[in-house]
Amino acid sequence: MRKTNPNFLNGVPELLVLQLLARRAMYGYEIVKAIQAETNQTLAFGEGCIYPCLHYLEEQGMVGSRRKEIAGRSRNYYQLTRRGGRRLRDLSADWDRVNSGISLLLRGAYA
Amino acid sequence: MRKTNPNFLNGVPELLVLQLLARRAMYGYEIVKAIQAETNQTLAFGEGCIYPCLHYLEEQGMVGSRRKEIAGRSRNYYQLTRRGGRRLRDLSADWDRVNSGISLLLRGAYA
DNA sequence: TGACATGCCTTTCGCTGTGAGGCATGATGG
DNA sequence: CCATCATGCCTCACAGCGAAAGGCATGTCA
Repeated sequence: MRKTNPNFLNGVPELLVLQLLARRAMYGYEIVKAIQAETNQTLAFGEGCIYPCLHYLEEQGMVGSRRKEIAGRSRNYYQLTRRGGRRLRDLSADWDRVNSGISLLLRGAYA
Repeated sequence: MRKTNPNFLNGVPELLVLQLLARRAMYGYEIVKAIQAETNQTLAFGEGCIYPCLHYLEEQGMVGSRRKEIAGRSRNYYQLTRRGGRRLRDLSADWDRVNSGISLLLRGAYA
């Protein structure tokens, strides 16, 4: 049903972006590439997904941003806020729950 | 962003339905309840999700169906086809890949 | 009798990722 | 020297899919 990315994705971009920013400040394009690299090419969210996600997170006060001029290029660095940190913990917990729920059924306790 | 179910869900219903039917033939309403029960209430897909999913799977030849009259009620039992079995294996593999990809990033190999 | 569970189904709605595009700069290479 | 590609930002139209709600019928139980 999904062609490019393997399915099962919903809210995942938000989780991954927050996690990356928890490590260090990054800019949009860098995040797009980092997700591909660090998931072993498993996931590949386009810029049309990541940029709106970043704007949304900033609007919600989960991240802040700072413009920087580097090598003639304008980069928008985002860093996690305290609020974003809490959100990250919540989303992580959600992911764990969902994941273990699905594992439960797949492993077939009632099989 | 998602209110009722915790997020991260996409294509999951299809996977879970196939997995349940791999164990034994079941009918729609039963599947809805089974998903809630076997995921420890973590997941709860409504009938408006599961029924269309079943119809879609049948249309694709992943499952077959048989009407049965039981206790004055008409039940539509679905059973997995060979094709559905293959699909289940594929989806399972996809899920594992996505899951491990996300884990990779979350655990922060590059942290 | 009136509410609730079972059992089937559909329709409307909204979220969110995809894909394609627009814009500008710098590097690369034929 | 010019074209193409990577970087870097962004937006919009589209489509898939799950949520919520409702419709309909039967049986049960207070």
